[in-house]
Amino acid sequence: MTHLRYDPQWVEKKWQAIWGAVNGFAVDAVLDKPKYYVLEMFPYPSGNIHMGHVRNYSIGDVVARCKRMQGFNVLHPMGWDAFGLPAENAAIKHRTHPVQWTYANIDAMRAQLKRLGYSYDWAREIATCRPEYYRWEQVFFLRLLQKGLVYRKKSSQNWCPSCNTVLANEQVIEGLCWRCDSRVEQKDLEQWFLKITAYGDELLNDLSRLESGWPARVLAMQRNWIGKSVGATVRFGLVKTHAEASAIEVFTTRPDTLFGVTFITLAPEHPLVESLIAGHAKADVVRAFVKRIRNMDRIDRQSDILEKEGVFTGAYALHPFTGERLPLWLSNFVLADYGSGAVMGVPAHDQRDFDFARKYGLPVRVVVCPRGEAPDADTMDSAYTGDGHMVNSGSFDGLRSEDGKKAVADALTREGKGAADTQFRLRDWNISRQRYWGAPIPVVYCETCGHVPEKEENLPVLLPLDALIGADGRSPLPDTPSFVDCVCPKCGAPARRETDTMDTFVESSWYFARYTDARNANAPFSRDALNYWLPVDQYIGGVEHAILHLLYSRFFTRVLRDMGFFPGDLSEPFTNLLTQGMVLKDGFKMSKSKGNIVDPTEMITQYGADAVRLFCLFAAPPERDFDWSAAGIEGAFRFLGRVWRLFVEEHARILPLTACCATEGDVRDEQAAALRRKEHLTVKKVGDDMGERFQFNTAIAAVMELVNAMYIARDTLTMGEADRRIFSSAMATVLTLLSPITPHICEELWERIGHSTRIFDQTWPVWDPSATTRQVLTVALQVNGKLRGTLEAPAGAGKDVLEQLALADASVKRHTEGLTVCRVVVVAGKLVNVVAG
RNA sequence: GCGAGAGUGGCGGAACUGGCAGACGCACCGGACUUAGGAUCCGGCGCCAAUGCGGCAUGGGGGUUCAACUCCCCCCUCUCGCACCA
Repeated sequence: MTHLRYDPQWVEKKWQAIWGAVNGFAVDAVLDKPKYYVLEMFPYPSGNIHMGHVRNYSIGDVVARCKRMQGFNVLHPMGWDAFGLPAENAAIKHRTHPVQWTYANIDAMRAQLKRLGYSYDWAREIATCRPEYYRWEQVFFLRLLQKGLVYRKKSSQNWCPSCNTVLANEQVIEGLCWRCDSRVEQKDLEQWFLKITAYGDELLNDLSRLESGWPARVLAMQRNWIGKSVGATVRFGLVKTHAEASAIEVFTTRPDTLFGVTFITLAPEHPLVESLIAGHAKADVVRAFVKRIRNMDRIDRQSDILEKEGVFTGAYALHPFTGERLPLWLSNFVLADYGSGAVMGVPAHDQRDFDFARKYGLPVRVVVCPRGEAPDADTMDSAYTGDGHMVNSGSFDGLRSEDGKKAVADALTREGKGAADTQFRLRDWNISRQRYWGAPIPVVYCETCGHVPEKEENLPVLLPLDALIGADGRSPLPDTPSFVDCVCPKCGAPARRETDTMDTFVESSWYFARYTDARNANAPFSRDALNYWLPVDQYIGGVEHAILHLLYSRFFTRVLRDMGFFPGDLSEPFTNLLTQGMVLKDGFKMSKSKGNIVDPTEMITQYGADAVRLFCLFAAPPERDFDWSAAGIEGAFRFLGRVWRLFVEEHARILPLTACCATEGDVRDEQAAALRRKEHLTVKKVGDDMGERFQFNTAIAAVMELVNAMYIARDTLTMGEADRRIFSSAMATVLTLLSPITPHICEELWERIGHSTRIFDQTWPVWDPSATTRQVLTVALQVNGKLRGTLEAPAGAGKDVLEQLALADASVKRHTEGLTVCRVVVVAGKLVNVVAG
């Protein structure tokens, strides 16, 4: 027999060739079995697979292979999130074209994935930069435009000076660009927006339906991001007559504190500022303040240590109920882009307002009392922000906060001075990017007709591949006449094509649906395929996408549903979400600058893909970070060698059996019974851990235990025909259970055992409870809850018998000496606790 | 500050519904086989005490219970996310 030593290079090359020759992991075309759609977040084709990818895809592959063996028709696809800025940067750096760089990277990374033996249906591979893909996105865009869910708006936008493009709010992390960490600037631009806020309520409310399948952390982050606040809008009439407005609006979550308002504060950017200060003696002071605050760095301005400061405008507003004059201030802690950009100052019941009032000597008025005692406005040293009952609030006195909120809002509505209202933190999604390497936005600009949608039959609007990116990194599209020059779809006059491209997050918002029918040339997907495959049963990826990608995908799913592309009952794209932890090295995230990168390819070359996969899954539970260690991968490799050796050394006695096929009749002695018992218990544990709980580390540990038991059994069994059946069954079980994790070695040994089928096509073994029962059980003996010994007792022994045996035990006797036994707790088959005092 | 999660041997981690804490692996120590071993196999391995008995241990403190890593209350530490959102 060849290859007595475990040589992963040889084994893996052999099996990858076999799988590759026939697209060995194609999905069953007949859609009659129950389906299971497992998806890993597709990679950006940067050129290299890193260890984080390996962990992500290894988890997905185990789930895919395991579910397939358990009888599901499994969809397990892979593709490339191929548009994006790195391609442009690389093109400039290497004097190539993004399209060449991208496709070369895809080829390289696909080869790396194939070396890892993942069971993807490669016939469904997609790359979002292909016209066959993005043309459907352009169709969606036009339909969204029709529905009024896309619109153009000029406003202050996040601008990354390094990427030369705008960014969505979600893409600004602590004031920095999500990609390149440059400081984000503000720039007034007219851009295309997707109306994600129209789905704010639904996106928020439906999170509760994901509670059983998504990590609480991700749900919390999404809730936080959407940021719904319920309260009321209040209109304060302006004292002076101003040309632009007669009232100023504020939003509050605490209408019950309306009578505690002692001032109004506006953001420096508030549009009414100039008209409010017109004619005011100190108008210049106010203008200087506005200028200073507006020029502050965005990060500094949002810093939590920033001192609250403000300036009085000289103008007053009127309280809607009392008619009291309230001074109008500007301050640096009011955000222009939330609510109406103005807040009512209630110092007694809001800490910021309190700090502000104390600093500038503004009055403090208590209007909500915690049970019984009223805080003293003069001596209180912080705001009382809790609930209570209303005081000093006219006819509302005595109402509890909850009722007060509603009563005040109702009164505002009655008197036309406001209404109950809801605010979201979520902003509409700016999808315009001033970049080249993205999907063109299918709109043209006509002098007479304005912005006109391209006709659907003219799609795709192709991204020109002959455009060259200049050294300055700016998009070449505006300077590419073949792209820009076109005719107006409406009037036929010469027109200019939109040169902004779409945010690449648009592509990743619907790719999971394209996989269901990836080669469809007539439609983005067929209804039958969607009905069968969606939603994704298990989605796996990094937590860094908790807001951006997952929120956009949830939004897109609803939009496509409401436009009739998706089934009407489909709202959530991903039923279950697993966010895997990071792979660290020496306690830190792997990075070029730290120089602590472990290259998967090197590890595969040294230990084989099976060992790399095994270690990634064994080192820690999937959600947790784990530290890559040289010793750890050695250990994984050693275990596979141990399995290999067990097979090779016992080869002559191993029969071509399948898992769990030895029977009760094959059991000759206790050694054989023990091995068979271990085998079936392992099948039970691995099935639960791998298929239900996704605890691969404990599943692997269980298989290791079975292998250890087999090493003992081969010396204790007499290895007659019956024993061989027991032993061979256990061997088949080891290989079958391990095959989703380390498929190459398992296929090889399966074949060497004498099977002509693939282990990939084996059905998951079924454990037999009767094989796991024991005649004699070990029972723990406790005295007052402390372990004092163990006892071998017949399995059927009753409580009385166990109690008698326990009390007769020498160790128990010793520890109860001089004490009175007052109670004996017996847990059948497990433990006896003698309570004595 | 708000939200989520974590805290168990030298290390990664087990213990799923309260029932023998430390499975499995790494590291380490000892032995076997060897010209050799960084291969392989066997054994040991929480801490204190040690001949045995035993005592102490799951971040700290309380509580419930016959029994607590697990449930309840208080506190500490760490990680991640959000953060002047009115």
